[in-house]
Amino acid sequence: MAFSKKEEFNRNDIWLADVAKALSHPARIKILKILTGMNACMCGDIVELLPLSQSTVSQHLKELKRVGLITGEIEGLKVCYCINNANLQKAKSEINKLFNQVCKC
Amino acid sequence: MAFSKKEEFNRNDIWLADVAKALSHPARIKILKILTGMNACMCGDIVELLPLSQSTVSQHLKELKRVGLITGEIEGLKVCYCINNANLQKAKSEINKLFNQVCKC
DNA sequence: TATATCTATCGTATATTTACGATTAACGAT
DNA sequence: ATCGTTAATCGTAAATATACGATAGATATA
Repeated sequence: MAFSKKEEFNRNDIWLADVAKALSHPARIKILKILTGMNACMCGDIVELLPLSQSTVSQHLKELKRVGLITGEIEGLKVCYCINNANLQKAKSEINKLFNQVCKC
Repeated sequence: MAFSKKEEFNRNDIWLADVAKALSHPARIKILKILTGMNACMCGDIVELLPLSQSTVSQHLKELKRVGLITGEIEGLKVCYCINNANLQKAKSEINKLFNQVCKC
């Protein structure tokens, strides 16, 4: 028990659920908004804008990177985090497709 | 430590994250699709369509009900689960708004 | 080379989620 | 009244998530 059964569902639903999971913490939603506003920015800047420690922010960034909603490239000492437009676009359209499928509106 | 800091974020982001959390398991995504296909159905029907036990499915239904994406009304012995179109519509539009804000597309 | 800065990772604690079987409560039918 | 059915809840176990401080590694700069 407590072994996840997620793998027994269909690929696309697993992927959708995974993207939703990445969005399931307000800190991560705020990080996306921050990155949009600043276009590109480093971890330290983000830490200053959130009520969380550096290590916690780093973990949230990792989660967003894991599903591909952001990228993080090393630039000397700093790491430049950016919105990944292509993947966000895909997420947007797939989530929209789900809602259209499921909701009469 | 490990005390959640979610409450320190803004109301709308907390709500968005909460909706995303409800969508963050493929079983719950599939449940939404099942309810759409059947328009209304009881817990037992859903259990038969998922690789999960009755009690686990009941928990997933509870989570979807918690954020208002579905309704569940007692009808004699059975419970009739339904898509909540109004709330799904709201979720759809708010999530769409987020993506439009965050993604250049 | 030494030092300061930046960020990922480690170790840790606690909370939450996922999953199950068993039980309970409510109802219908016999 | 008893029995079968349905679904929520309880108890439990394991996995995952959230959060922090401390540390390590990498790189600028003095």
